[in-house]
Amino acid sequence: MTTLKDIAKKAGVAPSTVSRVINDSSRISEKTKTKVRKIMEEMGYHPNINARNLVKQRSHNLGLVIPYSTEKAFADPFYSEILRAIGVLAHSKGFNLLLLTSNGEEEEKKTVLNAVKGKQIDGVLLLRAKKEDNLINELTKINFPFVIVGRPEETSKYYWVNNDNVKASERIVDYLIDKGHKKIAVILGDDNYILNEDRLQGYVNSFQKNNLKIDQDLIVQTKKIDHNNIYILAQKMIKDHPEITAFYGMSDTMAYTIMQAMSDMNIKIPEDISIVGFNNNPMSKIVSPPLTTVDINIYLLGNKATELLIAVINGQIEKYEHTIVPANIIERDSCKNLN
Amino acid sequence: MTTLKDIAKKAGVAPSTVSRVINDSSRISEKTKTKVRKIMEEMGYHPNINARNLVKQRSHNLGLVIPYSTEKAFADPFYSEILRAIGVLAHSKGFNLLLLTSNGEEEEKKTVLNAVKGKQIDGVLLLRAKKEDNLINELTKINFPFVIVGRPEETSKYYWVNNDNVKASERIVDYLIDKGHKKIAVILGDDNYILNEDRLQGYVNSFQKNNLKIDQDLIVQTKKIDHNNIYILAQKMIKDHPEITAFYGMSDTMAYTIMQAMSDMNIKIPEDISIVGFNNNPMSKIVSPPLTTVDINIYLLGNKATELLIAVINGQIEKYEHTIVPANIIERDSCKNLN
DNA sequence: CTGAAAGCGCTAACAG
DNA sequence: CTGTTAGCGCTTTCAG
Repeated sequence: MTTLKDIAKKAGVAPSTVSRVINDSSRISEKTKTKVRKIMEEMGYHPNINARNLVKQRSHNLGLVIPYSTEKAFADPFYSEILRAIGVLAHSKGFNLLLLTSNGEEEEKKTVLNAVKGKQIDGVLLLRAKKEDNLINELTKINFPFVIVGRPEETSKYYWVNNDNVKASERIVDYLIDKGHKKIAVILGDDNYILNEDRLQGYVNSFQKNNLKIDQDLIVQTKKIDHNNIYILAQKMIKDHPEITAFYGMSDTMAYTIMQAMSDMNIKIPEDISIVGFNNNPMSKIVSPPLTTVDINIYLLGNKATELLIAVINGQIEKYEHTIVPANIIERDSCKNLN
Repeated sequence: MTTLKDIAKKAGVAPSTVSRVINDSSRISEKTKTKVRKIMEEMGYHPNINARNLVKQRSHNLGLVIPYSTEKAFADPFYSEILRAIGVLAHSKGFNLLLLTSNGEEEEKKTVLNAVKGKQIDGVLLLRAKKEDNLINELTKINFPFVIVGRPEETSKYYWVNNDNVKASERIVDYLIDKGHKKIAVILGDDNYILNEDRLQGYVNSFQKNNLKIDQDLIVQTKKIDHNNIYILAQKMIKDHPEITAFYGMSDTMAYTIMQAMSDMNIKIPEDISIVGFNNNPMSKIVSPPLTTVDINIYLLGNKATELLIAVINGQIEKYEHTIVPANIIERDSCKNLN
């Protein structure tokens, strides 16, 4: 393994000079630079990043925290898409991504704090926003840069980037109501995730604004958002409440499952029942019928979050900031006009 | 920042002792261990990983090389799923994942070699197998551990894990032929990727075995595998060759696009045309009609690859090895029996 | 079972 | 514009 010292020796200069060449210091003559660079090239030199990180106390890595039921997490195209956005931006700014996986709350905290205190990462991107998040408390305590993708409970205490879930949700429900739907079933995930709370809020807002009565029986919240459970749930709901004219799924993947559950009961979409989703997965334009949904601009979300994090790391931001990424309704063919 | 020395001082022991406690050396008395551990806990100590890596010359990170058109890469659920598998196994063995993103061949090489020679990663997982791969040449030259997910051109010179693409492809074509199909159109991606070559080979094998004539016009290879291009291509093929009775898409996502292209021309699946895919994406059971495809066991693929890589890193493997992960046909409702 | 000391490869004053 | 030197925080001989 050839080191900086070897280069220095071969070039007949001091180690510090080589170091300066590596960092392209302006205080080194072009002549020495080219000479040293040539030798580095010849000897196939690459700086040892651990050594550099050790002294600089900076790693140029971003830690990525993905919900710990990785099992489920990656099943949703949301994560692929946001990873892509994050990857592209991080890379353009000279950062690599360290995926911090885990199998539970405690372990997640441990993994992340190890990387943080071990100076393996310069900042953390939290791809989820939940209540009573121990991790963000710890991170805050030690004043470590992190950005939440989603809305934290206390909105003024953190850096975060989010969709306007409440308003977007309100608008998609408005859309259904405009089409004459009054009995709209909604299936939500774990209410410990703020996203579900916000989207439900939008639903409620829309109903109130339109002077419609909310039927609590049509609002179902479940921690188990896997295919099978949602499938059963959807079928049970329609059986128990044949008055339902539309389903609102908290995500497109959930909507697909609902679609299948209906089809299998010979309930036609959109003739017999209307369905809307949320997220605008790439697949949603391909399923049949193509799904009306909310485009939450995942790419922009990841992009902005990463940009913000890097700015925070570089100390370019003074006070807590957040960005709301716009969402818009994508109208396709999964809803019927009842009017 | 509290360091190992601080702990040593507070505990009244030598730094080396603390280090041994951290690494749970058997040569330290339980008594000192508990004493030191207690103090570490109290002071919120976490070892500096860069320092450790520097002296150990080992990082416990695996480098993940994803095809550089990240743009496309992440669009395919294949990557989510394999990332999940890799994440789970890596984590269980105490490794983290460093995502190495880039925007082109040269840059990819640079990024990876920097991480490698910079001792930031202990091994590399290549999530693609292509011909004339400069990167694997470099890695081989410096004898750095890496595992290819896919089949390299020279099968006996590397560690790799793959599906039996040739045979699986042959079987899915057999399946179509058994159902009476003789004019089977196939759309393939870039022939620089060995996977496409192998799957085409399977197609050819099946035709030959069944004494059927191969019509070159029905085999289309394209570097542009985005939705729009495939859509246009599929429609053009069926227009030019109305004798086609089945489409074989090189991946499920491609098959979805073909399905849509057909639907939009009012060609019914499977009544008018049969379609098969490859990969068995989670979505394939939900699209309509549910897609007949080949399950390539992505999870196992990622799992085995990671396991192999870690074994190689740990020097537990002596000579080049490879694993073939089995694939099996998932029969659903996208094919018609012509007999 | 524990301690002393050298050093991993790099950067950053400080000096010149 | 360049060199000298002292660490960054840890592990690892080698002694004892």
